[in-house]
Amino acid sequence: MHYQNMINTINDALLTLNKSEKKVAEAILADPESATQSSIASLAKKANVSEPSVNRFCKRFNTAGFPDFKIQLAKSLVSGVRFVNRNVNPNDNVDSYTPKIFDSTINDLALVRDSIDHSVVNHVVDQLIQAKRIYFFGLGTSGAVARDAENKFFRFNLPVSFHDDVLMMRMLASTGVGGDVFFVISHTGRTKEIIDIAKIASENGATVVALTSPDSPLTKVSSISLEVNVPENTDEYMAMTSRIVHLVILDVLATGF
Amino acid sequence: MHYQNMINTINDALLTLNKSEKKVAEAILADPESATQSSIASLAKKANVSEPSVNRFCKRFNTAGFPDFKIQLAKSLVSGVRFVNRNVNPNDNVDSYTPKIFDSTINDLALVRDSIDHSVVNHVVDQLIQAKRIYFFGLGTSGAVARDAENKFFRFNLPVSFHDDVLMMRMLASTGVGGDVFFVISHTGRTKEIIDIAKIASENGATVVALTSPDSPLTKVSSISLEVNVPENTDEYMAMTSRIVHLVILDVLATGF
DNA sequence: AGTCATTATGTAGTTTAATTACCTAATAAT
DNA sequence: ATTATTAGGTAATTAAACTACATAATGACT
Repeated sequence: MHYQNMINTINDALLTLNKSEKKVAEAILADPESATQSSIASLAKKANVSEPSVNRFCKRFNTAGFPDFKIQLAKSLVSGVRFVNRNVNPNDNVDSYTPKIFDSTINDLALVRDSIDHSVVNHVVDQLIQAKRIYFFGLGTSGAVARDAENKFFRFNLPVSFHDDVLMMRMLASTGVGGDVFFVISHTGRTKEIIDIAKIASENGATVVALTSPDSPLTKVSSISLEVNVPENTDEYMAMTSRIVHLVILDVLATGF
Repeated sequence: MHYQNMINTINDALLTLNKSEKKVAEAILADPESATQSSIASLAKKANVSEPSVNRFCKRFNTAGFPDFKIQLAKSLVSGVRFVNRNVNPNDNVDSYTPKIFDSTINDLALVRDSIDHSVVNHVVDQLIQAKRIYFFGLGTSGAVARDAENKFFRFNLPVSFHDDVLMMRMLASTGVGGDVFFVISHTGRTKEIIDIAKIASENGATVVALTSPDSPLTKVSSISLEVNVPENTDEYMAMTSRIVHLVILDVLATGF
C-alpha cells in the first residue's frame, strides 16, 4: 500500500476526534512545518493538552509514537499541503512564485497518486489494449493533452489520432463502432459539445473513456471514467495543474499498455 | 531560501567526509527510507560506527541532532530520491507502477524547482513582456508543449502562435525581426532542423529563447537559454518527465507575465 | 435525577533514546 | 621519532517520550 498524506488524513479524521485530540490536530494543522520541529512537550503546550494526549493522537494515526509521527508528517510536508497559503499573489517575485507553482503542482500530483482508483486504471488499460482504434479528444488545454497522448500511443504502432476540433470529433463519433475507443479528455467535463460527442460515440457501441473530474456530466455518458480530483483553489490555477495530472495519468496508461 | 534536498547534500559532501562519517552516509544512502525509521543505535550498528559518530554526522549537516536529521531526511524523501530503484520494470502491476510514475515526476519537478536559475526566468519574462510577437516552436512531444504554451499566452491577448512543422518554422524564422520572440522548446536541443531555425531567427535580430537541457547545441544559437536538468535514467522515461517540467516552467513564465 | 459504566484526560514514574564529556587511537607534521 | 591535531569510541548524563495508573468527564440506564 502506498503511504497516505498525513495532513489529509488528519483533516479527514477531524470530525471523529475527541476534544483534546482535536486540539492537537488543530495545533499541527495550523503550522505543520513547525510541528515537525517541536518536541512532544512544546506541542502539548501549544495545543493546551497533556503530553500523553499528543502521544495518543499520534498512535491513532497508525504511527509508533510522536517521533514516528513527526517523520510521517515531514514526509507529507514536501509533497503535501505545504502550499496552503501558497497561492501566488501579485507582490510575489520570481524567487517566491517559482517554487510555489512547482510545489502546488507537486502537491496535486501527490494527491492524485494517493487517490487514483487503480482498478479503473487497469480497466482502461484493458480497453486500450483491446481497441482497434483510439481517438483522443480534447478542447483547449485538453487539446494539448490529447495531442501528447496521440504522440505517446503512436509509438505503439496503433491506429491512433487526436482531435481538438468539435466538428471533426462529432463526425468521427457518429461513425464510431464497437472496437473503437474514444478517449475524451476534459477537466470540467461540462462542455456541452464534448458531452454530446461522447453520447453519440457511446450510442454507436464504441467505448468512451473519460478523463475528467468526479461527478462531471461527462462521466454519465462514458463507458469508463477516470476521475481525477484536483482540489485547487482558483479556476485559473486548476487548469494549470489538472492538465499536468492528466498527462501523468496518460503516462501511467501508456506504461500499463 | 528554499530547502535543500538532504540526499543531494549528503551526496555532494561525500568526498569531504572522514571514514566513519562516510560509513554513516553510505548506510543512509543505501536505504534512506529505512534510515528515517531507525534509531541512532541501529543506524550506528548498520554503519559499523559508534552512536556519537552518527550524531556528529548529523550535526555536520546543520541539524540539531539525529532526530532533527531524520526529519530533514524525511522531507527530502518524498520529493527526493525515493524513486532510486523506482524505475518501472515489466513485472510491475498497476498498483506498483502507478505510484512510481507519479513519484518520478514529482521527484524531477522538485529537482528542477531547486535548481532552476531564477535570474534566467526573470530575464525570459522580461523578453516576453517586451515581445511584439511570440512564436512557440516544438517538434513531437515538445510540439504538444508548444501548443499548450500558445493556449496559455493567447489569453493575454498577445499575437502568439505555435508551430510543430519544420517548414513553417523555417519560413517564420527567416521573416523574423527585432521584437519577435521565438520560443524554442526541445528537450535534447540536438535536432538539426531546430538548431538551424533558431540560428536563422537569431541572425535576423529576433530574440530566441530556448527551453532545453544544459549544454545542448541549441543553447549556443539562442539569445537566452532556460536550461533544465532532468536527470532521468532511461531516455524513454526522460521524455516523459521532461515535458511535464517544461509545462510547469511555462506556467511559471505565464505567471511572471 | 442518581448511579454505574465507559470513555477521555492528566499526573507521575519509568524507560528509552540521544547527547555530552571525556578518553584513547590514529594520523599528520615537524 | 615525538608531538600536535584530528578522529572515533566508551561511559555517564540528560532529555525526551512512553506507560501505568488515577481522576475526571461523559453518557446510559434505572
